[in-house]
Amino acid sequence: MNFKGTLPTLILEALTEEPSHGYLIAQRIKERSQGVLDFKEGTLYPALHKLENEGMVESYESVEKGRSRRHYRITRSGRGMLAKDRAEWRELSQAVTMILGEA
Amino acid sequence: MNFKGTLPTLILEALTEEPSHGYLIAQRIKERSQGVLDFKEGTLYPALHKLENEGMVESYESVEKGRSRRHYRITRSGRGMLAKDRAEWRELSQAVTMILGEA
DNA sequence: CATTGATACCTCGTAATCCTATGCATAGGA
DNA sequence: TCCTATGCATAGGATTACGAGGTATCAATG
Repeated sequence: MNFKGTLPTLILEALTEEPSHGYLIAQRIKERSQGVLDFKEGTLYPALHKLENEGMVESYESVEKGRSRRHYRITRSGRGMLAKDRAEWRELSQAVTMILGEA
Repeated sequence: MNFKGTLPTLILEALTEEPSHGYLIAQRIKERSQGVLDFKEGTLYPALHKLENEGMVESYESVEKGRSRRHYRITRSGRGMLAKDRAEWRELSQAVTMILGEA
């Protein structure tokens, strides 16, 4: 096991409430972590495409203010994956924190 | 920033009390995380060599029971790096946990 | 005595993840 | 008019980790 990237998990989490598009997802992650986490576009979009290929999110295009945006929605499988990832994160982070000391 | 591998940090942590050799370092990490973290040799040795190149650990050879072992000792720089890494881990893990929910 | 398992070290090829840089395009403000 | 923010996307490279393989010693088992 060991560490796995948290980006897919964070993306899925950002989509639980409502669908969103790539740019906004990245902003939400940054905001909600108070600027600590800041994934770049070159990282975000490939991750998003991969999640779509795997069936964890699905996308649809919409046009807002003359611009077309690709919105992503989490699927049932995606919610399942999120639950697993959450549990895994908890286990791994606790393990590392246990060793490094929490004080 | 975002996530960075925790292995170098865990190695340095394993060496704070006393010098050790590769195999034992891996075992300690596994034990102290109750089996959750389990880095393989193909991961551990390159990481150890890299830390030595960077001056974070230094090594010396010793012969025990007819077998030669390479022992690693953390350096002053290594302790500095450990302190920084610890702080970084705390910041990043708190950020992710904040988003994913700790419940 | 031979084989197996644990100890101990190491390298190579591959996969995954992320970054930087770059490209394209539109909208709004300086 | 130009710059910034928005919005999507790809290419190239670095880093990290894993699996598989190789070498060797020692103790226990058969």
